[in-house]
Amino acid sequence: MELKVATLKRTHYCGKLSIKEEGQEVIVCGWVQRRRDHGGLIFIDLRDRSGLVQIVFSPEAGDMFGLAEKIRNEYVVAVKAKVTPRPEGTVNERLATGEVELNALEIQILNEAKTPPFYIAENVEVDESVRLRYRYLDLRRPDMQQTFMLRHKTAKAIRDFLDENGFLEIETPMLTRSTPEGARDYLVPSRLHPGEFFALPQSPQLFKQILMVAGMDKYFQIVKCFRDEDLRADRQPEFTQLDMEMSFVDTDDVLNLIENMISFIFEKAINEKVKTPFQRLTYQEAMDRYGSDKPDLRFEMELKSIADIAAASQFQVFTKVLEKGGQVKGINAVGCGEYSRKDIDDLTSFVGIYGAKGLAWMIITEEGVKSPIAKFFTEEQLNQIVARLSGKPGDLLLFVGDKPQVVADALGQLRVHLAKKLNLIDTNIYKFCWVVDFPLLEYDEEDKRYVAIHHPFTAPKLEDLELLKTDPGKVRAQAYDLALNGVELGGGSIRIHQRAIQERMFSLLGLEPEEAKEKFGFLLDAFEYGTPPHGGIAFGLDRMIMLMTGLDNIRDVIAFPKTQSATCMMTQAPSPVSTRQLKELHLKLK
RNA sequence: GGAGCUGUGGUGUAGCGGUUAACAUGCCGGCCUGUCACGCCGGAGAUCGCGGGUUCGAUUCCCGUCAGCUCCGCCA
Repeated sequence: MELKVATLKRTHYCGKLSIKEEGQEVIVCGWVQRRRDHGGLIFIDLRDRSGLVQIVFSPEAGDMFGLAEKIRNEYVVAVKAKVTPRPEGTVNERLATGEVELNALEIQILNEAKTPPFYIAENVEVDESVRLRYRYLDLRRPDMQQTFMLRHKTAKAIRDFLDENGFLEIETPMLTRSTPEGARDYLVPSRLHPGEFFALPQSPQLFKQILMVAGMDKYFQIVKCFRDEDLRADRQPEFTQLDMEMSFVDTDDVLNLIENMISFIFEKAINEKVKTPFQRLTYQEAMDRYGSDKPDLRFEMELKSIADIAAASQFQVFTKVLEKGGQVKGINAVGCGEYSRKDIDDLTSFVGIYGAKGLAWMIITEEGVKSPIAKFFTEEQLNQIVARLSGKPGDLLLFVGDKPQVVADALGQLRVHLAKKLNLIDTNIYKFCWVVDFPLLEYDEEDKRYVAIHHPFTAPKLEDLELLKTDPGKVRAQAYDLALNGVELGGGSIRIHQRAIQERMFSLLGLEPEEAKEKFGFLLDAFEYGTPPHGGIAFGLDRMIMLMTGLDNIRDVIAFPKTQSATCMMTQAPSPVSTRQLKELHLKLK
């Protein structure tokens, strides 16, 4: 075996060479994209993260020509060469460096490479499990490299902006205590404390609040968070958050700052001018009009209630739902009057996913409404319904009657589903919106208690404070979410900063004072030593990058993501450990 | 915990109750001095994810299982 030593030191990146370097001797290093061997003349496209450049070897080169003949894809080479303009008629306009080529003077093969399992190029169609197993090759592909350059730029823009605005980046522990509420924790057994465990943070929530008590005033952190829950296209067990907290602020202060930050980031990272201020919707309005607390505002198709009309009809499915406190709402699938029975059946099974027991429909024709349920409505009622949904001949009206949550989910999702199918979405625009005035609490039927919608540290709206005693479900929170194109980008709140109110919140959530003290005593204690009013927000950085790149899953913007079953295809983690390790950790497996 | 989709040379696909399992690309060898998805000629490469069943015969049909993906539940 020979030891390969690079004696050629890189002077230029491949993709940066141009006619400006004409006549210069340069040294480039990189991976062989492709070799085109014409027998008497060999071309090699050399790639590094900046791009490609063509290198020419002619037979006069002697030994070096022999070396060039041995070269295969993905070999790592260093080449000393002279930058020359390409001969007339051989300029490649599709290549950034296509005006020039490198005439090789010396080549060193720094490493050979096995034939990769897939071709290293943009838009290669390969099964994702193969890509993940050979992630180092996948990441070598130019589109992946672009993504991570953009990700870097974004993180830098965030740091630049927040630094400019007086924020300090402060690290919080990765080994911390398990929190009783919320997602499942990833646990880390303690060797020094038998039977005890650390938890990886689901978010640095409590630490950042305590940093406010500590007088840090403005904090941020780009930080990994962990949640041991099932995965989705936009959810990984280990993900990156932009976490922020500020003292002496109210909701408007936070929202204004974030709007400025977002426009700064989008401008720097993708040169996108974002319009501010962002539209603001109350939670109630978002649910009523879009059936979602993260509405996609790139298209209309709003949900309309027809409860008043349905209540007076003979259609018992709807009247019964309404008697039980449910809703009846509909959307207008404009121009879908031609849908077949099968098309509508497909839509029906689609809403079934979200718990809707059926999907009522009406097709508007020149002659009137065509629908299996038309007979339960008077002519007048049908006209009212059509008017309510701004229906025109050729439109298809779709209705769901059910519990409010089911109606919102089913129609909210159907709305997006149809918009994609009908191409109603302009994928080149970024539609941000704030959703505010979330309810503070939600009644959990299973546990027979209230649970916090955001988290237990969120402050109630002052004007709803009295309701905490009488009707907790009605209390609104000083909480806000930022939605972008139908995706939840981030969320935050003004926090509780007084011990008494925090204790009352815990007791509302069914936490015994003893338990509250045990789990959150350090926070309650801290609150007694001069805690400023404060609030903050956290963003999913991976999701933000996903939306900026226009990708449709979060794995493509994470260097080493997990599969849906939360494993790593490259390292084969998780894996069993030795009995010795287990013993040290005082663990016994069943 | 549940539903759906996918699984065939390295990669991407085709196929069919009985085939020598097809095509493209990649790979290997030969030829080739202006290509850039180079071209031409030749060659190697697949226990059709795994297990079971039905059948004279299964890559094909059925059941189970595993893996990947999408979704529901879950994700303060």
